[in-house]
Amino acid sequence: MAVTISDVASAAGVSKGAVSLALNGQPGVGEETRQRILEAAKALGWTPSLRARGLKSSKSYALGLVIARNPKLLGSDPFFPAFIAGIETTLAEHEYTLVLTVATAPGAEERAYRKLADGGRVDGVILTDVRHDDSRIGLLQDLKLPAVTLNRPEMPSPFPAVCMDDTDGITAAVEHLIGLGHKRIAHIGGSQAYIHGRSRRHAWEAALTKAGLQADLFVEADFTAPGGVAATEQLLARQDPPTAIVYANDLMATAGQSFAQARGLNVPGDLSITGYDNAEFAQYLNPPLTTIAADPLRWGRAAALVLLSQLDGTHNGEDIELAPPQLVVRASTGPART
Amino acid sequence: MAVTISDVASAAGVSKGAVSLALNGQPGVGEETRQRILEAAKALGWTPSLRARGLKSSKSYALGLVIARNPKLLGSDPFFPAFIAGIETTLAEHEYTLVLTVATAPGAEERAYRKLADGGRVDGVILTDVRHDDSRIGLLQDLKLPAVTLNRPEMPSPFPAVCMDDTDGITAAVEHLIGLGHKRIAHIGGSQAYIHGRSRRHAWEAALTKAGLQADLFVEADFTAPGGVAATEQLLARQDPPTAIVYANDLMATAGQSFAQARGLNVPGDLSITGYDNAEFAQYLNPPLTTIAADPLRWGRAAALVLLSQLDGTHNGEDIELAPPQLVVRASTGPART
DNA sequence: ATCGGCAGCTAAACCGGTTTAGTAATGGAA
DNA sequence: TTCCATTACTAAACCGGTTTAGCTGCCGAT
Repeated sequence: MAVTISDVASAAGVSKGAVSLALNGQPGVGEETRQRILEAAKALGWTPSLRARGLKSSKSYALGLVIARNPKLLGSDPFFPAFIAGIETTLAEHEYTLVLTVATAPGAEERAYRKLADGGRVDGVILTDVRHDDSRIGLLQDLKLPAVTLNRPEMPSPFPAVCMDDTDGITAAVEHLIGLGHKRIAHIGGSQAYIHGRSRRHAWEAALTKAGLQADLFVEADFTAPGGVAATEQLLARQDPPTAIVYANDLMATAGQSFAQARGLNVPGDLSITGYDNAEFAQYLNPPLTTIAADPLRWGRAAALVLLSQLDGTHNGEDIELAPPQLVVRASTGPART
Repeated sequence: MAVTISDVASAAGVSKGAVSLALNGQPGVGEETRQRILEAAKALGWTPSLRARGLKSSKSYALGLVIARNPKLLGSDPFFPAFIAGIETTLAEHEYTLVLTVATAPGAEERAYRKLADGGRVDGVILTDVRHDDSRIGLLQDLKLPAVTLNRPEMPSPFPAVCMDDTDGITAAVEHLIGLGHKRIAHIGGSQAYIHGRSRRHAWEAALTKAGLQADLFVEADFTAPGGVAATEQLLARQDPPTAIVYANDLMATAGQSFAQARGLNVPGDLSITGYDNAEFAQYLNPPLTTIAADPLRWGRAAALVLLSQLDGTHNGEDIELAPPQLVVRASTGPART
């Protein structure tokens, strides 16, 4: 970046101001001069420094994303890569980049948001994995950092939300199982600290209640494979074990299915299983996993778009509602044993 | 960021320069004054603007990572999340952040690097998935963007490399299979455009040759699940099908294993299978997958460290060699059928 | 008594852009 | 012919830091 606006200015025989006007398509320079300036800029290979531009405009031209997850778990989560790719499809068309932070240690999350806010590293952040009583929304207000949340928090939040309702998918899964004759349908949920952990549980409960079945087979797990195994073991040890289990994600479902098979159970003969996420590997299991396919790419794209429009003041303040995830029926679900 | 250095200066009754000196621990201010300034800064909640600081120092305090992969595939790849988490563990201790770009469309990759270089958005980049005749290393030299590569490119490269040799792991896998009595050991490789696709193939070849076996059962695939299925089908259709297949990653191994089982083959009774990556789901397959465990977290940490030391001029120019990946034996490999 | 040197601080230049105020030239209307 | 408006441009201020040059007051050495 040795070449600056002054170099271009003197090369074109004009002042710095004229170069700036020409570059940004502002009126104030003649068409002929504008062309001469643009050619000089091209010849010198000049691109304006974002730092200098941002200094004047108080913008950083970057969005932030903080992921607070165990890296080991993250590696099997199909959500974030696709979500991030979605963000990128939006940013590719806007002079913005994404600053990503992975916060593993406890307390690292808040530090991460502060780090992004402090020097003005980002102009806004996208909040994923919203929790029940999420301290981040207060924090971000303190830091005066604009944000978008994935789904609407249960607490009051000044930030627009981009929503994808997971209720429908879980409802469809439960109804699918009921249609197959299952009466004892369990749910192994993710952490209930997350609002998506809760909403999936509530959807499962509601669907069972609506069908006149009891919603008593719930175990809270943590979205990890070992957690899924432990929860599955706990359910299968009951006197009245379930004939079907609705898992809150594919990783737990995979681990649970494997565990049940190792116990000598046939899937789906003895136990039907559903997941959530439609991970790439899910269709290559034995049997292939019935699961719920969200569209994280679209979610990321929409979230970035809303945040950007929020930043330039063109957002109308309303939440966005995206098309809900769909049930994908494969071979891990079958008729209930009679 | 309404509060600036001038506010702090007037609050402490000193000049801007004194505040700067005090903040950065430079000599030139008395101890008493320094304390007064720091207190004023704390009271006002002032943190210096990175933009302004960077304008003077010509630094952005950010590193870049461009991932050129299909998002769908990315979602099942355990490498990048852990690798990124590793980068973060280093950056957390150094006033740097990570700018991530996912380039999906062809041609988007070069645009991504240009976008990072142009406005001076990052001070350096980490190059992953190095290819055989990688155009990026020339590009980065043109852009004058410092870099670190993962493993040493086959072509001349001015950038330091952080290496993790995948040879040992593959060799160990092949020797493990030979020890189990296998004679016909195939390899389903990733794209040979990648140097890690090539090195894995060469390691497989070398191990077989060393044992006096023929290395004729190779199929090039693309690291994807459908690709793994197609390659597996091709191998199993041969007149002399393999009794063991060494896959270049877990996703292809998973898909291949599932395909073989659907064909009625017993794993490992009829066919032994090994993967690469040690994805979280790999141990929850049926049977659990024998695979090769790398340490992407450590790799990311080391890569970021080398790049940072390169940026501040303290790097000695030598490549770093990390501990090689290890074979993890599980139940997808067993004695050869006789 | 005078001078040199140093500690402690301020003023101002500087980084590379954007933006505002101001100037010169041109054209049209009165 | 005079005056005003408009166009095309320049000079300079500005963003918020860092850094250099310079100033002041005090000390010890000559």
